[in-house]
Amino acid sequence: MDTSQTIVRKSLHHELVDRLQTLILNSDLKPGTKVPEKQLCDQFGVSRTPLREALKVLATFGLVRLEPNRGAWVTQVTEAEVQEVFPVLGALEGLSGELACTRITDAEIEEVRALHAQMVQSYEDRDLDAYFTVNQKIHRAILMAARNGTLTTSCEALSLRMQRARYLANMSEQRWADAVQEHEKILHHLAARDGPKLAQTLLDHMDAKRASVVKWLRSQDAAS
Amino acid sequence: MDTSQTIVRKSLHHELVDRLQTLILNSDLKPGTKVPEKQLCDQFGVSRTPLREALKVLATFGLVRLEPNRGAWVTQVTEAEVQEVFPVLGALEGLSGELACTRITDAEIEEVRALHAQMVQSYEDRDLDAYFTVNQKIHRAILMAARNGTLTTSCEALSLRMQRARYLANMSEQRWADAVQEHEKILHHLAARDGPKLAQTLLDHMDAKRASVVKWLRSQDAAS
DNA sequence: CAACGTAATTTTGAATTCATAATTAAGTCA
DNA sequence: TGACTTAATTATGAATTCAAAATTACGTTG
Repeated sequence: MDTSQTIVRKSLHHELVDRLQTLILNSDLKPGTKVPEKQLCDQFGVSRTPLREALKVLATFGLVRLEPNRGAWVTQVTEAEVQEVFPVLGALEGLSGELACTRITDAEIEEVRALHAQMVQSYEDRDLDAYFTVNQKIHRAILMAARNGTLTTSCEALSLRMQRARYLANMSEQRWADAVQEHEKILHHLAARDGPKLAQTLLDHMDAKRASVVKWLRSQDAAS
Repeated sequence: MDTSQTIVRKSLHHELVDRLQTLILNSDLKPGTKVPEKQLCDQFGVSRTPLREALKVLATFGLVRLEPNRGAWVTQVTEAEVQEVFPVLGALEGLSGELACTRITDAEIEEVRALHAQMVQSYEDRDLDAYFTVNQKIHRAILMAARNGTLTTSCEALSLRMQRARYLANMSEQRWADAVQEHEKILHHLAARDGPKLAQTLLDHMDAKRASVVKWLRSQDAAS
């Protein structure tokens, strides 16, 4: 069946899940604070019922924590969590690379190549925002090429948790240069359709990212 | 902080998530059928509000599908889903094996060894129910030894989706024998704390399971 | 004035109610 | 009879209401 024409009807609660997600990722709702249920209801012009449904869903994503009779609280990104999530994300991205190598089309490889060029340009321009946007697109493109919806969902759920807070925007000059180098290798192995090598590179890439984020988190803790 | 003393207060919606999960895993709610909202409310003695909250959560687990204005439907285990989920589960279990090798205590290895012996006994007794129960315990023990809560959550969410329907109870004599052999290897590598080999064995184990389940699903389709 | 206990207020969880959409049933006409 | 309308019924989604829990404010006493 062709689903391109089907009308996507979004339920209110689903819409709210998206909106709240955005608020949390943008730190409009600050980590460690209480989710202001009443205020959000007013803001979105909805009643508590659908909002609370959305909060229950967000709790399964780990973006909020529900305390019985005490409301919902925005979760914090802790070092422990980072140490946990990145290895899992590494394993999943590794798999995505492996699968992508067997399934990606030539046209898709060219798309990734184009994105990669954009990313390098953003790096040279020192445009961090653009860099992160394109960077995400590349990882996503590889994920799409893996043709595994479950893998996509799992990866994105975990990525979401790591996208909270703005620490991603904090990378040392050295780390940034290394990351670009790693991406060169990623593109190379993908173009060569070398699954095992791509998987290993993605895994290393994730571990380096983990180390970088942990370092930043610790410097933050020390500063506060 | 020691959390062993903290009182766990379970919210109604969380309790309902558990109950509904059980109903679906036991096929008390049949795949492809509509979730009888009203009936379940009567059965559990709750109103629609918390039940509907639970359904939204179950939808994120993929156990039900929400159709706007048409209610919740129990999802079916399709071959496509099995082909997707097992590779992801393989990658995650592989990681769990690798991590477990670095973190498991001698005492825990002995526990797994004991479980393994029980499992072999169940195999020899041809007690499928006991076999599956112990089998799950072994995988879970390795997962616990990995000391990664995120990994545990991710694995269990995916396992859940594969535990629907009773196809697990359908294994050829040959597959059963092979599975036991694979478990011998798993125990061996774990005891030797050989991470890479354990990871690979778990991955192969998952892939064999995938093939077995797919085969069974196809025979079911053919029969119907 | 600090610690405790009690009352008032607010917030939360869940039942109920209500508007709307979907489904079923009944009726109409070729 | 069978396809199409239209009306009646039912189910769904979301707002509202209500009881219970938690928090805050206040007063009391050592």
